[in-house]
Amino acid sequence: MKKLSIVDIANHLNVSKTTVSFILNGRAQEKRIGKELVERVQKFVDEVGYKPNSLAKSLRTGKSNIIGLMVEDISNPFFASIARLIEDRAYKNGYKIIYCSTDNDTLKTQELINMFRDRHVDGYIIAPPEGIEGDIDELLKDGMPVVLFDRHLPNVLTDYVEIDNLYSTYNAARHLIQQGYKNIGFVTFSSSQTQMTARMKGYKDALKESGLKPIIQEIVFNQNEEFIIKPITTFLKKHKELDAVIFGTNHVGTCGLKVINSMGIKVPEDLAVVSFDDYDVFQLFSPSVTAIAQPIEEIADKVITVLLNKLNSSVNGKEPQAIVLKTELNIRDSSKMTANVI
Amino acid sequence: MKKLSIVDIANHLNVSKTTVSFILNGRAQEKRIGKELVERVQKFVDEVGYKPNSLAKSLRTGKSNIIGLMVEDISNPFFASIARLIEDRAYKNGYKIIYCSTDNDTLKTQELINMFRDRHVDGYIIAPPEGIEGDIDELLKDGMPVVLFDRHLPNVLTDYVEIDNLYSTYNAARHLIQQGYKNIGFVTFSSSQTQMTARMKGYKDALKESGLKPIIQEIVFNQNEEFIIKPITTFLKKHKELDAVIFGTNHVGTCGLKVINSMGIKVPEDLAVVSFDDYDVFQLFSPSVTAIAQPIEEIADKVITVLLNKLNSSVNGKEPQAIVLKTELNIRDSSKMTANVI
DNA sequence: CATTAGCAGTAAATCGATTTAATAGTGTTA
DNA sequence: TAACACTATTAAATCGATTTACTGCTAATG
Repeated sequence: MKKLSIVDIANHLNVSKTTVSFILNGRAQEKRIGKELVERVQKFVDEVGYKPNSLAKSLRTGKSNIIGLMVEDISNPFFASIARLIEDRAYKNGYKIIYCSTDNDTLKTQELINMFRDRHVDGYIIAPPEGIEGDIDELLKDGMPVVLFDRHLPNVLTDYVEIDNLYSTYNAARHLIQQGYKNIGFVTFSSSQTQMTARMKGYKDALKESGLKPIIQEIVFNQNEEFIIKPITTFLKKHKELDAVIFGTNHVGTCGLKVINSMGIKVPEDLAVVSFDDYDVFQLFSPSVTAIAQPIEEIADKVITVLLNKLNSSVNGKEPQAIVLKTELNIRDSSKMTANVI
Repeated sequence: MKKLSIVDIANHLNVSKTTVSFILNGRAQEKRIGKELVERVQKFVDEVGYKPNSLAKSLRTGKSNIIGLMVEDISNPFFASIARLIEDRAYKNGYKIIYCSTDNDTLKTQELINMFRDRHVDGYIIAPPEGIEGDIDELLKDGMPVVLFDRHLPNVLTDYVEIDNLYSTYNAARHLIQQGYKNIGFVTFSSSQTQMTARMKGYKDALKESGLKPIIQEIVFNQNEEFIIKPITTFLKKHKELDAVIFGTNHVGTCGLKVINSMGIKVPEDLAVVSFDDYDVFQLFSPSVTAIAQPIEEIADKVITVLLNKLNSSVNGKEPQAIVLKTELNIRDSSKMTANVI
């Protein structure tokens, strides 16, 4: 038995498909359709489990009930967790997610945006790479709801959700300084994205404030871990004076720990470590990696809330919101850990 | 300027939309349409960047160029990595992915399958929960291409890709036995899914072979880590005789390490640890967690290859393939690690 | 010379919904 | 009693493509 269409339903009940459509879309009262007819149709529809073809529906209405989610890399635990939470919320509100990874690649992202457009997604959630301003502006000009997250684009006027990056690294550096560390390094991806420049500034500000000299290593963004591990190795070998290091992203942090491990460096005796993002790796790395924890649930929550609001209110005029969330510095030091025996 | 439709193109060039459609679908020769007309149309289409509305196309052709991917949990690093790789391959072949997490929940999965059907996805990639056999059988009956992975359903006749689970744990246990460990535990999710029962059997077989007594802890599947950490804690406290433990999944493994950490147990002196799946956490946990590495690229590769084949060959009669891949036991012992100083 | 074949293309049907504009019947009002 | 409003429903247009089935036209064949 093939799928039933609205025509089949209409024929079987000897009414017009218009009537069926009105009833199914809850416009029976407004269109003053008889109460018993409504019931009769409703009953039959339930009975045969008819579901309108969503493609046809989308074609006619222009709405797809799909949200496009573009992250940097879906296999990165930060983005994977966010995606998972957004997915849940979206499904609960009748939306589906199509996601993709941009690799921070402008060209790839452009193609993906076109693909999403082509698919008529209703809204966009994007962790934007650099150079994508124009394409997003066009989306906005065409009235598409767009929410950025993890970073924003200074010249693009749309809602975004991010964390207080500057304070996060500032605070982390301050913490290290208070602990008495003098030679604090910062290893991060080389990038002019807002979140990265802010993290950099936070670090620099803290060091300047205490009259310490910044020791910085910037790494070209690359998915391939080798290209991250190598420069970190060189950096750590070159700067023997380092007694602490802050990693600017979870990926750099993970690679950094691999280097630290293979060089046999002791944490935190030889080198104190703070990384961005707090997840299993940092929690388990014994004895101690202090981590800057992003409020993942809250980020996902705000992102989807803002987007759903935009989708539901046809009014387009509201001032774009900039939501900035706080991070937490999860301090783990060895004294605590080792005291924790059975 | 709004989007152009095929009618606009046709009008502008004073040809019929049929002609345009034929040309755009590469059927110009077959339909013997004049060479210069073809060029004229092609040129204009390129010029204005016209792209056919994929919804309308899907509605007419019944193909959506979308693949539905159902994993257990997209935020699990194993599934996230697989998803990432599948995504890449799919996009390269002109397919998009809609993904979702099943949470191993039969009801949720049923709903999701319905949603995918409704969206007219062309093919399904599923890590199936228990109890979903009927729904998948129906998909198959309706001629939908379905590829299972990570596990299979014994009574469902369709292609699947998985690893040699039995041998994986057998081999891991053998390795521990050869190292001289006598009291080897196995901690895993309680499940009758094929991959889990096989892992269990591999462990038991190896122990039986050497006349050792199995020490097993099964945990009810739960996303919430607390419900995993608690029983592991109890288990480890109860079985002081344990000198080694194998964790049956990466999630259990990660939680296990958290317990081990907070109990102050030394690895591998007090307790040798082997976990399923090899990723950052296990590589970095110092000094040493031996891990069973799944060939992630190969799994993704096979899955998508099999599915694309099914999508491209209208022939439906082929015998379903069962692809079983080998894992690798990545042995890490402390002697190696500590020798590795600068 | 009627018929067939080949050419170059198109009009119209179709996919399955939503939505606009219309209709037929009844009651009410000026 | 003509005009109007109200009720309950529907025919037809529409979204934007693909695909089937045709149309003239010329040239060739028997």
